[in-house]
Amino acid sequence: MLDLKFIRENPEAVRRAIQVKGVALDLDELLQLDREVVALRQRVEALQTERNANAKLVPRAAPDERPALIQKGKDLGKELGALEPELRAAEERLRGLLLRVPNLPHPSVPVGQDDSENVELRREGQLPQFAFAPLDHVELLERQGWSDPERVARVSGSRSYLLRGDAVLLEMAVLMFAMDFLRGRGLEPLSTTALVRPETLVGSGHFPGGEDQVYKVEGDDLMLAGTAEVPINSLYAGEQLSHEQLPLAFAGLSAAFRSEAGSAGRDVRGLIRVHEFRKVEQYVLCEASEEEGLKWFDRLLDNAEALLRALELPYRVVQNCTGDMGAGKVLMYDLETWVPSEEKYRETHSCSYLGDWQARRTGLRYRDEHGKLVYAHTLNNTGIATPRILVPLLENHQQADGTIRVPAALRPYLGGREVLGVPVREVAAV
RNA sequence: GGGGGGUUGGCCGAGUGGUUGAAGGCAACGGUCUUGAAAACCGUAGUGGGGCAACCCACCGGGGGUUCGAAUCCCUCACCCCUCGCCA
Repeated sequence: MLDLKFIRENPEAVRRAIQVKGVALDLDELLQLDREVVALRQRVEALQTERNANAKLVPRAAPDERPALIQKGKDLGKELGALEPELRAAEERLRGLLLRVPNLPHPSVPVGQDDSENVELRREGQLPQFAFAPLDHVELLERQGWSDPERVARVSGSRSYLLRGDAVLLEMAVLMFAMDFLRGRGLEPLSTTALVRPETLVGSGHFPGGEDQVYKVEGDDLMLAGTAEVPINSLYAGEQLSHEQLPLAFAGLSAAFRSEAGSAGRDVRGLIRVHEFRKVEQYVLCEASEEEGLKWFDRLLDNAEALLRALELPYRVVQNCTGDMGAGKVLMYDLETWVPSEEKYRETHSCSYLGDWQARRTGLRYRDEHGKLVYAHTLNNTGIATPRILVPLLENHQQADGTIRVPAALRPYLGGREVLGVPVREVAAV
């Protein structure tokens, strides 16, 4: 959400953001409605002033003057009773529009329609050179007896997954490693539920607009968040923090649920796109300056890159264009990790700087050093998301015999083991 | 799931229908005093909105109602605490 005053004073900048981000919103409708709300409010307030003044006269009036004053109060009340709902409805409509106003993209963001116009910034790491035909992760898992796609589909439907045996240890190792690693870089570990109230999703910016991506819980007014960003963003909702409390930086572990409505047929095989997964999310609440925000952006990005390097995975850094970055974002980079079987980089991390757009929705304020109450800035980036990360991890580190080499960084979490799995393939004599 | 008690300003905490936007305390800020600091004393001070301004409006967990007038009365929802039962 942007400051209404800012929108009034900078309509052209906002109009441009709406346009380059491809948001369906009529700014003139919003501005018109805003003027109507102001006018209505002034009428209501004038009536309220009169009513309040009148009510104060009653107890001091002589008994014979009271009936007239009370009658006047009744009349004013009636008039107000008619006007107030009108004002409330107009305000609600205005807020509805306001929630859809996108944040202004940073000047460095390339203008584009969709992900095809994202810009690759750099590539890191060496692509693996296999002296054999590499297997894809589905094949590897099945041969090792680490998955059971048929059965789990019977239990949980499509886009579900199941791991068994050492693959479970690997998944836990990856999560533990990410938590430890981020803690070492100054983030506070946090474990949270995915079950959240609907207003938290408005706060994060997923609503309005993303309703069909979210699972709702029958019988309770609760939903299942697709990322710990949602509950963490709302943790301090409505509070007035002191600037000494900032920054707040978390490594948040949670389950994540996504309905994946609209992606039918995409990535139906394997572990890339599932309805329920686990994720360590980096989330930061910092002071309200772009300098501070961008500093954290670099830090969160570097954390994620360092994690991928430690896992010995090749990846590239992509800057998302205006059309692919989401309404609330000022700046967004994706990390895409190499998936040998697809001969492609696939998104495993997403780093975002939101300015005060989220905090304004959530009511996340702090007193700055001058005692002024301001909205904080927020950022988020993936730490590690599993099972998706297992796809490049298994595929890049597979060996000729179908076993998996364990990157050194993970070995402490796997009892020192350097290899997982048993030989499941003939190794061709060279 | 049953019963009881709560939710007031940054924090603690008064306040059961009429100058209460809200006593008091703490914290904060400005000043006096002091070589400096502390203490003491004086003063300022909630959030949001409208207006050039004087000033006005809203907000005492959320929503609704009663009333000329509600922090105060009623309904409802959420959350917190205690307690009984159940349970990983």
